[in-house]
Amino acid sequence: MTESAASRALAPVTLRQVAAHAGVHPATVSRALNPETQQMVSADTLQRVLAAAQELNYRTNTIARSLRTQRSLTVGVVIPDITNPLFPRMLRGIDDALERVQYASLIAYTDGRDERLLDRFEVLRQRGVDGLIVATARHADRALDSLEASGVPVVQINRRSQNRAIPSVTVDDRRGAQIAVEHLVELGHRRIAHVGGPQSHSTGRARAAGFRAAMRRAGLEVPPGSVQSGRAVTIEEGARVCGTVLAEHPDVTAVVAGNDLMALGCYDALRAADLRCPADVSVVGFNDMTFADRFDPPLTTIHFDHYEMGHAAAEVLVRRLRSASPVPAAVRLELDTQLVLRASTAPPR
Amino acid sequence: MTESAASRALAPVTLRQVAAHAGVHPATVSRALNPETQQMVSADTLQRVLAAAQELNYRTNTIARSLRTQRSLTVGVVIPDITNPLFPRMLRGIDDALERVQYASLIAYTDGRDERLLDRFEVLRQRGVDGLIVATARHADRALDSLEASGVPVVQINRRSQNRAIPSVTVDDRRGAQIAVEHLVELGHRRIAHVGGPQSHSTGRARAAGFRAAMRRAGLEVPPGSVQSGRAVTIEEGARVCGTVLAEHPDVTAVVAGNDLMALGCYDALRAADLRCPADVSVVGFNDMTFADRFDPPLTTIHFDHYEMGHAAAEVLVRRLRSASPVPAAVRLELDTQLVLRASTAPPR
DNA sequence: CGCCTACCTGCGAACGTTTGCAAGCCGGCC
DNA sequence: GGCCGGCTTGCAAACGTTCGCAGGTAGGCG
Repeated sequence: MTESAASRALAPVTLRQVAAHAGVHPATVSRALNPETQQMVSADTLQRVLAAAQELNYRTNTIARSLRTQRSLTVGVVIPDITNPLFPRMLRGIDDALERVQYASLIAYTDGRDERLLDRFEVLRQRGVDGLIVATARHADRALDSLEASGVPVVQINRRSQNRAIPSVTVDDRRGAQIAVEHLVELGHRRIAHVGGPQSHSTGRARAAGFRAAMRRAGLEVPPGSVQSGRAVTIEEGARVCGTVLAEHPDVTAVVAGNDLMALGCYDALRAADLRCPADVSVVGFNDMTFADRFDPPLTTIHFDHYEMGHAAAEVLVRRLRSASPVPAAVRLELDTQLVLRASTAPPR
Repeated sequence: MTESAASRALAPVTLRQVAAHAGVHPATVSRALNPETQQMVSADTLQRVLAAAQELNYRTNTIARSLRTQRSLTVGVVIPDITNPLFPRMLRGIDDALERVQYASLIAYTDGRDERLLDRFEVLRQRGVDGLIVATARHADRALDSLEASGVPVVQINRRSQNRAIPSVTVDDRRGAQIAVEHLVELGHRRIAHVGGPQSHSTGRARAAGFRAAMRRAGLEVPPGSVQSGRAVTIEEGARVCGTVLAEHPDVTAVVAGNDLMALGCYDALRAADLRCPADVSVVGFNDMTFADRFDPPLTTIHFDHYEMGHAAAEVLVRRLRSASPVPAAVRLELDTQLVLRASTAPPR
């Protein structure tokens, strides 16, 4: 072993070397190793090539292949912030789906700063991503439109813009919020508030709409100020908005939060107002994020399958990447939700 | 706009096109755009090239560059499971450090199944990663040794193997466990147990060692069976091991858990034994993972900076990748720990 | 026995960069 | 005025694949 081999990475085996070893042309090796073209080569040489490749421990150089084929088998995943416990499972679902078809993912973070999207997109594009999964959609998302216009296939996940041409995998937010309200109504609550997320997000909108619809259906009033929305889906905003709502409507006995993080903020606001949950005020979250069952009190929330959401989105994207047809019918998947009963809700006093 | 342009990604601008536009040779454009070689080209043509690149909105094709330079500016990150709330912040620290130097990361999951490491490594290698950050090290890790032997620079994070030649960024686990014990002793506890992680992990070992050392220093006994270790760092294993410990030593008034997940398991075991935390038994965790402050009770735990750990590991790796010297002195960074006082610890009855 | 076809393989260019080498040009110095 | 050296640029080969094209061989059929 030479010194350089010991200290530096030993050069990987190339197609050419396998070809020499098997006594054939590199192109033949390429064909033999690619399932798509394998039937072009005779059984005899196929064996020889396979044996040679095995013996030399050949691995195809993805970079060279990508350059030649103009496809990187890589997709970009744009999320606001991996710290939000919603995303790890989603990412895992994405990667598992991608792994099955030899794709990989490159993650980019926007930190909720939407202007970062186009910036991060540029570097993803430079790295040759074949498509994009975007979890940062806003209702009127010009950036998303321009992505789509640039010709890179996009799939939206969790949230979606009003541009119906862009496929999306979301949950039935409207229905989820309805279920939350129905649960509270069933417990006997009548003065219910909504501490919602930003109305620039499809989730914030749909959940607020669902809340209103369910209240109406239950014959309950929604006085002004009992439905408010935060500027972000964070604990802090949940606390702030919940505080305002409580100030304006001290008589509410239950609140439907925009998501679990905001529900935690509600916990804080209630504590600050010397109210107990669920004894004085019930709280319902949305998402059933990791550890929702461990909070104090354990959070009653609207559950959906984060992993499945990621998995489905990745599958939609891959299908889109592989289909020759330029414009497949835009898919808009909506995952089911279900109520998870824990200890943050109880009958009103 | 032609139909194909509308339906497919419009072909990105190439170096050649910029060259034509600026009236120079492609090589000159390459030199002008690369900071390393920029001083080779005259101020005059530099301006022309820059203008042309700007005008055409040129982006360098990373794949082509990688093929030519044999460096992908990509590193692999191998973690057991992104669902463990320890990792998101760590990943973020890694990516932020990488982003500053134009690197990107590719994530791989082992799910604690160590045999997956080499398998996933193969695909990372195929994708041309320049180096690896590995969070799955075991005490005697043959796989890790073989990675290092294959010539791909590796940095260990969070855990480390006994192979001192491989750089690592970990926490001072020993000291952390000591601090935990000291805190409990100060509260007045004397019968303290340790519900530890696997002894095949450096973290499990060092924390157990720190526990023993601190007990000895405090003049306290460590009867057999009061220090046990689980097969994995999970809630379930925490519950199981804590159950056994409690059965053998019903008189313990405090337990130091191997990490926060195991601490949650301890909560479960205590509840199952009709014991209250901290009234009957105090619990200290390790890691201060997300939401540790939200548990019931809020978890007293040993804190360290997950983000910083990722950041530091990425910097070590990048430095290693950029240095020409084949074997830089192996760095073994150890981050500081500190006690975060919450509500899971209290004086013994 | 000859021709056509089908099957297999080789050839070489191309994907978009980077980089060693050489050439051209200009200025300065003897 | 000639030569030398430095600065700037162009040339062309490479990085490791894939793929259109063509050629060669063998087999079948008339």
